[in-house]
Amino acid sequence: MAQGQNRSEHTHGLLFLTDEQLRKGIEAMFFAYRGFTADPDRILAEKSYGRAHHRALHFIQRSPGTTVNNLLSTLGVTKQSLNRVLRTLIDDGLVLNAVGTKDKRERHLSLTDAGRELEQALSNAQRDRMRTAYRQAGAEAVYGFCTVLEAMMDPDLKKHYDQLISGETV
Amino acid sequence: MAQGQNRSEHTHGLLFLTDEQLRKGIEAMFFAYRGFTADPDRILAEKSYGRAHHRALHFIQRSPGTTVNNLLSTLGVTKQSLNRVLRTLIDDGLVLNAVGTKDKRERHLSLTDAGRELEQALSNAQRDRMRTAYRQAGAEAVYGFCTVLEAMMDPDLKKHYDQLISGETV
DNA sequence: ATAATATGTCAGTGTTGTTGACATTCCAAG
DNA sequence: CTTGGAATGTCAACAACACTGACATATTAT
Repeated sequence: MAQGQNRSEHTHGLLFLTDEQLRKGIEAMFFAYRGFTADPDRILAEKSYGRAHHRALHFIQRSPGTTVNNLLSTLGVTKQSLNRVLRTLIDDGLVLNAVGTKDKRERHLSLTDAGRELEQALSNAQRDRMRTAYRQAGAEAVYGFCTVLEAMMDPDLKKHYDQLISGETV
Repeated sequence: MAQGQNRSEHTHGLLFLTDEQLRKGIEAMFFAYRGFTADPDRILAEKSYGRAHHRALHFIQRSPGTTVNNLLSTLGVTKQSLNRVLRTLIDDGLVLNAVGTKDKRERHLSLTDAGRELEQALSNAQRDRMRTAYRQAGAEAVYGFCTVLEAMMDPDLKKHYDQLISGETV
């Protein structure tokens, strides 16, 4: 076999990619995402919540005081779908729903102590796996990992991502 | 602020990772996975199929002649769930269901021409995005990407992944 | 013969997404 | 001040896709 035929390499500045290499990445995404959600899923199952609840808790924790509309566009679901989830979280005392001070139509969402507690438990489980994977792979791999993921996002979703990330190291 | 406080670095051979760095990875996974499935989802919606159909087509294409049991453990769903999907694919003439030659209890699954056609359309859409992301990120990033994803998988799922990947460059 | 395996199927349930319709509340423009 | 539109909440119906449990049927292994 010819050298480099099955390897990534630069040809005229362009990465040479076989279908098999791309398939490998596709399958890696599939299997890795399962691992990515496995640990929180176990905790959620105990409390009879689902992934949708986790996502809501996560992004409310991330942007306390965010509005429903904002959360809707971040999560990319319909308001009816989100409302069902928020309803249970509010009724269960995990999320606070405060009428806006400036614009009283808006509702500002935040976590209660109980909400923070559950969110922490879920996040810790997910971060533990992430940390292990990162350490196993090394710093350079982590950098590449994030770079490819960012390049894979839809531009609209990337805006939300950038917005969340930008507030980090202020 | 102290130098390197917010950066990945090696400390006594261990990667130093802040919660924010880990959160960034978690959010990157979330948003990237949405992009990852967006293109096939559009094609599937036209034919009133779902992601479950895509996954079945993908892994049957990947391992032609595979058995139902094998596919079940790869996908990690119940046989009832898989059966619903396979039933429609077989009835629609996309998948063949052949009685085993050695063991007649087994059913060997493969794609028909029509099945291959749809699987190709789905794969092409997904690979196009993957290829663009890979080229944008560069070869080193791609290597890191795969390394982290592999480290994130559950050991049981990783076996399936390794098995699929190993047959690639034979 | 009997047990185990591989598959298929029926019925019921739950989560999470969708559309469509409609009410309420509030801001802003005329 | 009225009217239009925006933000939110809620009701109902529906679909995809996962689950459990139970049961039937072939086939193979013991």
